[in-house]
Order: sequence, then C-alpha cells, then structure tokens
Amino acid sequence: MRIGQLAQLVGVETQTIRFYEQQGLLPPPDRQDNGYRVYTEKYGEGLAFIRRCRILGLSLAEIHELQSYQDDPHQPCTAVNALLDDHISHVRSQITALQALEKQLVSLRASCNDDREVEACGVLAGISEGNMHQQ
Amino acid sequence: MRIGQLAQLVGVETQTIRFYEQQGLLPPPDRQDNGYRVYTEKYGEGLAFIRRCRILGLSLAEIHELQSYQDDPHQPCTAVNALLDDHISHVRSQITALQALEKQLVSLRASCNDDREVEACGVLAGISEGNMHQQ
DNA sequence: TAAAACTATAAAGCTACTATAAGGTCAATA
DNA sequence: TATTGACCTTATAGTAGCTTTATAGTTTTA
Ligand SMILES: [Zn+2]
Ligand SMILES: [Zn+2]
Ligand SMILES: [Zn+2]
Ligand SMILES: [Zn+2]
Repeated sequence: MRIGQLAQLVGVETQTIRFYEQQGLLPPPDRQDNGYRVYTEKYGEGLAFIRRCRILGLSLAEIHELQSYQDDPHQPCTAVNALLDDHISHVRSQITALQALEKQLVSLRASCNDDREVEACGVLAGISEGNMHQQ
Repeated sequence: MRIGQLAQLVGVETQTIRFYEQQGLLPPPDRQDNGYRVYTEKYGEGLAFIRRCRILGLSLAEIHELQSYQDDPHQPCTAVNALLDDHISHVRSQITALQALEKQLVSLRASCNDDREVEACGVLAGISEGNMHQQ
C-alpha cells in the first residue's frame, strides 16, 4: 500500500502522514526501490489512533506520551488516566472562558441597534471607551 | 513618550507594539534623531483599542476591518454589527464543539477506574478501538 | 509516446505574538 | 574617562499543527 491509498483509507492528506512520521509519531515505513513508502494495514491503526486523539483535542505531545505508555503495557495506567483528567480540565477551562467572552460580546452587541452611523455605533463606542465590564 | 513608557502605560510588551506597527494596525510614529520612536498620548488610545479587541477574541484581520470602518465614520454601522454577530457565532460554535468534546472525554474517562495495567486501560482501549460514539 | 496522476524532498506560510541575537544610545557612576 | 546599566534599534527564529508551494522524479493511462 502506498501513501495515497493509506491517506484515503484513514481520511488524511498524504502530507499529514509524512508530517507525523517526521515528528516521530509514526515509525518510518519500508521503501520501494524507487523510494516510495510502503505501508501495511496494521500501520493504518497507528495512524487512526493519532487521528482519534486529535479529534479529542489532544496535542501531539500528549499523543506521544500516550504512545510511550502503550510501549510499556504492564505498567499501571494511572498516568494515562491522569493525562486525560488534565486534558478534560483544560477543555473545561476553555469552555468557561469562552462562555464569559460570549456574555461580554452579547452585551456589547446589545448596545447598538443597527441603523446608526459608524460614528455613533454602540459597539465601536463600547470597545473604544473600554466599558467592557469584565467577567 | 518612548516605546517603553507606552508599553507600560497600556500594559503590552514593546515588541507587541512594533509588531502591530509592522502589521499595519498602528501607524508608524515619529522618530527622534537617534531613531527612537516617539509617541503621543493619543496614540495610546489606538493601541488600547486593539488590546480590547484582542481580549474580545477578535483576530487582527477583524480589527483591521473595524479600523477601516472608523476611518469612514458617516457610513451606517451595519457592517460593524455584522462583524460582531459573526464573531459571536464563531464563539458559540466553539463552545458547542468543546461541550461535545467534554462529554466524549468524560465518558471515555469513565471507562477506566485506575488500578489497571496500561494493557487493560479503558481509556486507551476506547481510543484504539474507536468506540468514540460521536454525538 | 505523451499527458495525467502519483511520489519525493525541502522550504515557506498560517496566527499572534515571544524570544533571542547583535548592536547603537544615553545617563549616571567609579 | 571608562564603564555599567537601562533603554532603544533591526533582523531572525521559535511556538502548534498542519497546509501550501516549488521542484523534480516515477508510474499509470490514453
Ligand atoms: Zn490537553
Ligand atoms: Zn452599530
Ligand atoms: Zn471572529
Ligand atoms: Zn486506565
């Protein structure tokens, strides 16, 4: 299987596969005589794992960490679970921050009812004067 | 006023001010004979405007757009309000996505009660097998 | 046989800065 | 006077996770 087929199979771009390889998240595959990469189907599982981690918002560094745990399967999984707990709390604090931001934006938006000139726009005035009641 | 004082006044780093200038978000200030940048207090208002926009999560491109409206103060403010509406919907969709993600992560986390070996870790198994019931 | 499609590497671009390097300017001090 | 220290200058690289571009070689297809 060549890189294009693997890419299609997993649903990534070929460059992304090369990028992961370069970053050390995927092992260098065998090469044909012409230099083309050759992959087994099993290789695709590793790639799919990375993609699912990315969909879960894990960073490449976190994925790398998970892989290192997989390489040592008889250790207790405390670190794996802790990594996920950390990530969950990252996500939660992002949500909190964005919710506060949304509130601010909505109240700013409420300060203008279209149909004004830019000069008198409540939104621009609100930002300019800094009446951004924080939090 | 030199760049260090302006930076302290507004609460930014000097490099950030130079960066905004380079990006065309701030006009090039006058220079002393020795090449040092000289600022008026009024200049600080423009900088503070940018900072407040950034706190509201606006991109530099969006800020640039707002500035172009400010330069034409007798137009209707429809575009300003539309920009903010767009931004609010960006923020909302980010929140929605993160909330869905959190749910997934929490359910993944629940599939493992520490005290296992990595080999049997519910979290790793969950990611590997792709039982990530996408919402 | 010649074009289309695929592969390779290397390098730049994206966002919004931050950090580093190497050097010039200025006031105060030893 | 020499030097320290704080400030300023520009240019360049680094951050994350790819994507895009450039250039070139290979395979497949028409
Ligand atoms: Zn994380
Ligand atoms: Zn308005
Ligand atoms: Zn936006
Ligand atoms: Zn576990």
